[in-house]
Amino acid sequence: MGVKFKDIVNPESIKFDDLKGKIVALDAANVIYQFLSSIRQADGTPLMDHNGKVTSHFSGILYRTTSLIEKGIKPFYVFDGKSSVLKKGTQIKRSEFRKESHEKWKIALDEGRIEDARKYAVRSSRMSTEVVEGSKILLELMGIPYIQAKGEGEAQASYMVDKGDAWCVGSQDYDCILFGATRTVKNLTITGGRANLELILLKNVLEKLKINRYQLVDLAILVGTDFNDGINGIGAKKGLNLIKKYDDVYKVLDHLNVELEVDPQRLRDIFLKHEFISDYELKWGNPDRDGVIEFLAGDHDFSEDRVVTAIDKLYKLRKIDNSQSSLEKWF
DNA sequence: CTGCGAAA
DNA sequence: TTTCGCAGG
Repeated sequence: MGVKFKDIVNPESIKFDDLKGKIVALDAANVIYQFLSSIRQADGTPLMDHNGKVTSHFSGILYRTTSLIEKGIKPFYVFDGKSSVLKKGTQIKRSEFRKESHEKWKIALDEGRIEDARKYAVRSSRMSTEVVEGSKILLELMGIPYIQAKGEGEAQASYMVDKGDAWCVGSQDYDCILFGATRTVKNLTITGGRANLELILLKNVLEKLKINRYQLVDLAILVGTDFNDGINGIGAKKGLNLIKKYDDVYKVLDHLNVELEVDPQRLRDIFLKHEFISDYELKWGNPDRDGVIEFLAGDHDFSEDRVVTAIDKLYKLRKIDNSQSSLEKWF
């Protein structure tokens, strides 16, 4: 989801090595949603424990976070707080889409159409409160910090990058650049062999498009965001030309003689005047080895061997300097 | 998505 | 040793 800027941004290809020693603010909603979508069986059934509770996200968090740390990257997660009332429309649409997809999934399963089943199952992925709370428990046990944002997690993460407390935001969405993230890295999820990491520098985007950040936000408003529908028939490219020609969203709307359902100023405020917390502390603590094993293997039916292998990777690094109470020395 | 054993 | 395919929970 998010703003559709794919056609106008100019990502730079980078490698994991370029992120060595860097602090990365992971957009928790985005990352966990990817786990819920992709960590499934062929027919779309997610991983579940004996109580029928979904555990796909635990698998993702355990292996991905561990692998990032092995690469010398310091990740932390940023969770969404309360979202703007303007997001309601998007949320309702998504909820309906998930519901429809869930029904199509069941039908496809009944009819034995496995590929369709998986497709619809992925679309029915939902990040429940339970998923969020479970994720926080696991992160805490792993000694990985997380921040609870007041509003949009992307906004908080972007603020932290802008401030210099994180080097980049890790997200698949382009919304971060609207929130002012100077650096966004896409595809941080695929930690496999030939990863296709993309670095999006806000500065480069603005230079290439020859507009300023306020105009970039206005452009997003024209194209459509999670908080408004945008104008029919206006995509990133047409919108860009209009913003360049008429300067701002109000003048473009005047010229086209159309109105948005929301005052653009309210939308601008979401991206430019968002709330954030600044009294956070990023501390990579000691992984609670037994705690992780008990939580994943004991409570959620993970293979103990696999959990031990993963958590020992974290643990092994800590043993290099036992006197250190945090993971700071690791990097 | 990632890990792991089987096959190449 | 590297790649592949499927299970994981």
